[in-house]
Amino acid sequence: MAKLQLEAFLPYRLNRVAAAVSQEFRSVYGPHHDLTIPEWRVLATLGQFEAMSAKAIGRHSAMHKTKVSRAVRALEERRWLRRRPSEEDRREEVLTLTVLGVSAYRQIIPKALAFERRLLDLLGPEAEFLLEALTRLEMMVKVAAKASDDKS
Amino acid sequence: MAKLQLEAFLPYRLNRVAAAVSQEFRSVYGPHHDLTIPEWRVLATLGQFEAMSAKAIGRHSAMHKTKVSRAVRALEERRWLRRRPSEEDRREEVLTLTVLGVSAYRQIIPKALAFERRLLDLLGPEAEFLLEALTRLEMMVKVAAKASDDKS
DNA sequence: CACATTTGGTCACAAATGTAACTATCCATT
DNA sequence: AATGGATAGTTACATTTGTGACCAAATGTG
Repeated sequence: MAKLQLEAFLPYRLNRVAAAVSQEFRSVYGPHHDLTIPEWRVLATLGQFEAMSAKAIGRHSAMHKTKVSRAVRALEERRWLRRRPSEEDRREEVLTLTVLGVSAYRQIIPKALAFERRLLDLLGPEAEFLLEALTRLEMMVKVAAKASDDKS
Repeated sequence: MAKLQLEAFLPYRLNRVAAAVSQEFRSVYGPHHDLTIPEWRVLATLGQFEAMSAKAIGRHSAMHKTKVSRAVRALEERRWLRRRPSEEDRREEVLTLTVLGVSAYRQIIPKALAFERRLLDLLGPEAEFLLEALTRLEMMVKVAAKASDDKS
């Protein structure tokens, strides 16, 4: 009977690794700042792009819009970000980090980079292949799913 | 000011790719069988190992024990698996797939393998590096987190 | 200009997940 | 054998996440 080695199955492997990395990464910024993952993503996105709408954050970081909405509110209540109505389109709000938010961002970024550097160093030269492969993987998943679905 | 390119940041990349792959993979078995991810994992684990305790399934597939408990009950109600008390240890139950469960497993496995094969083919020879890197990554995450935590 | 349709964002509700407490059993020590 | 600590599994509860309805503003169409 045909069997599947689950522990060697790519989707399963990816999930395990991603969860483990996220989990450990959270232990880098979590204890000091008590941020959830969605909050961290909003912070990181705004830190990188300075001003952005909630919609754009969601698109860029692949988060559901309610998730973004909640993270934004949480950060706002913490006074880490501010919103102001957009001039061009009054449905949307322009989000920016406050001084407090920028300061938190500045504290976390070096830790995040150090964590990543450590991972990449431990991986060695293969790291480049990994990053390459992840990029290609993401681009082709949808194609692969459609194709194997057609065949069934 | 130091910035982080979120879209190039390893933990973030892993999450996006893993989510995308899981999502697309679900479209392979979901429409035909209406399984949740935890249910699929229990099914796949039992299909591979024939008989196993809930605890062992959780350990092997990295799922929380309540998640396993619920998936097991769902599959039991669907008559896809059966439980019987263990002889050696009466706290645990031995889980096995029923004929119905095996039949579903047999239907899904080829699709799963085809999906994976397609991904690996599209990746080409690099695929091996990816699998290698994932393995190493999983082994060393905890070390990397601890180390970068010490430094902070 | 009206009208329908789309879009950014929020909210109420439902589903999924984690946490902690609990039961029953096992095992070690006395 | 009796007691105390660990372990498998379930359940109740809290937290997180997704879904669908909704509002207000934008855009498109006649």
